[in-house]
Amino acid sequence: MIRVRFAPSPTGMFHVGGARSALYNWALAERSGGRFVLRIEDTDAARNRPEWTEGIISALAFLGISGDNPVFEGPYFQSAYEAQHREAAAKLAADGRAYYCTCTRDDVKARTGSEHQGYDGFCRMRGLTEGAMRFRTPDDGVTVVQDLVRGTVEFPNEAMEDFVIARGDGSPLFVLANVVDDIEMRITHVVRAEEHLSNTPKQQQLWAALGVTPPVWAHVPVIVNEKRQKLSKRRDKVALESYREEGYLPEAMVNYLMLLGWGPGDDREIMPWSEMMPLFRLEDVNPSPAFFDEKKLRAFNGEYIRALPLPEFVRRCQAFLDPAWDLEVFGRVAELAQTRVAVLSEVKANVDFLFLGEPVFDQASWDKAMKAHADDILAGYAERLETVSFDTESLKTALDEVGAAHGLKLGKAQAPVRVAITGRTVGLPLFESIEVLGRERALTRLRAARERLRAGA
RNA sequence: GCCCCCAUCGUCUAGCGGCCUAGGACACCGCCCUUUCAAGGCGGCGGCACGGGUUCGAAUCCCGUUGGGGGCACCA
Repeated sequence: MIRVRFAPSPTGMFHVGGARSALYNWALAERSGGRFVLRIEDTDAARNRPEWTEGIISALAFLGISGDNPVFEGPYFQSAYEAQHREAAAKLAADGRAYYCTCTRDDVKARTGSEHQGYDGFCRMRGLTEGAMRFRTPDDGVTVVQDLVRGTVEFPNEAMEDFVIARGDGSPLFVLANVVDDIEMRITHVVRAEEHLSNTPKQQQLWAALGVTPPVWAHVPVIVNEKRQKLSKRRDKVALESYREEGYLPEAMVNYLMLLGWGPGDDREIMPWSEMMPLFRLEDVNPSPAFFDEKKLRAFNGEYIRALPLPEFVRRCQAFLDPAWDLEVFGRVAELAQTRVAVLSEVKANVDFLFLGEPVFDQASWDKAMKAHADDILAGYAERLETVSFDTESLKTALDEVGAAHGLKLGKAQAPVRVAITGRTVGLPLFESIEVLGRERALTRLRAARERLRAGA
């Protein structure tokens, strides 16, 4: 049975790069009837915070990765396995595969004359019984890593220093803990980002030294920014949570992320998880870095939003609207908003005029629309609004006639009315909006706009 | 400095020796539809980094160059 793992450390907001790695692991586990193990690598007490762990779990759940599916196993916490890590270190030392070392960085630097040399093996034969523990690496030959994405990768052992696996106080380091946990959890495939490729020969040596056949490796490309650098939480917008807050749908997020480095093979891109998952193969993952293109994500999100059944769209908008607003009223224009937004957070500005005492006036819109015949149009239309039958067609005809009286086509005539009613030059279809607003409120707004105009706003 | 990875339109990709005068998607530009804006329809722009091989034939295989990127902690 294939057992994969996703092993994030809770040191910050959950990252879209992590999300994609998680998804690839999830797809592999689910399609093969295997298991997806979530392991929180919380052994760096100084940088860990409990809310980051919460964030990881809720972000994964947002993507559909949770204990609701029997494929999911965990979460396990690395800190709970320290005894095993220490035991492994002790075994390596007992087997002569590791030794104690008391050299400081400066000692090494002084001896080798370079800070790029790496450790020189000074303590190998000293038979020390305390200090940091170093793994004894081979001096020649190569370590061959078989990688499902990259093929055969060879690392000269000469370039691999005797690396530290446990601190002076005996506490294990990541490189050891990670391997011991993977062995403990019977992981068969390690699927992670390319940034770990350089660590892989060391880990493979550890697996072998611990007497276990190494797993199948697969290093997926990193996700980069527009400058083609690895996405960084310091300079790039990488938190999955921020996309969630903007109103990106999980379906769109999952779909887009899966396509960053992988494709189903045909010309289809918009594809639900249920169809994508069985098609996913690590062998098909593109080895080159992919740019995270929010424009394309937006396009995908728009597609998914438009594909939502109306009641579902309304339900999902709820979290992005003012809780005081009447959902019933929103429901009457929801369909019109649905084709006009790419992310859910944009819905609010499209419909707020229905719920506010007076619209939020956008100054640029006002300046643009309230020119030439604006007052005439507002006055004329207000007069018609007193008596016109309050349906879309009649409302439209009335404005068309008022506009014609001043030599304006409907496209021009609607502008001042739109701004008076909604505060903006762009928005939902005008006559439907007026219809839902109601006669009295519409009239009030036209009058208010005329006064504002007179006041020279 | 050392080790490693990568290289098809601006971007994400299809292509895994002949089906390629290189296909799709996003973006961009035009046209149509149209009460604004979207959505939708139609069309357009645009690419195999470079140089050597191998082969009857290379985007596809090999080598090199160049250019990007990742990693080199008693962090994870």
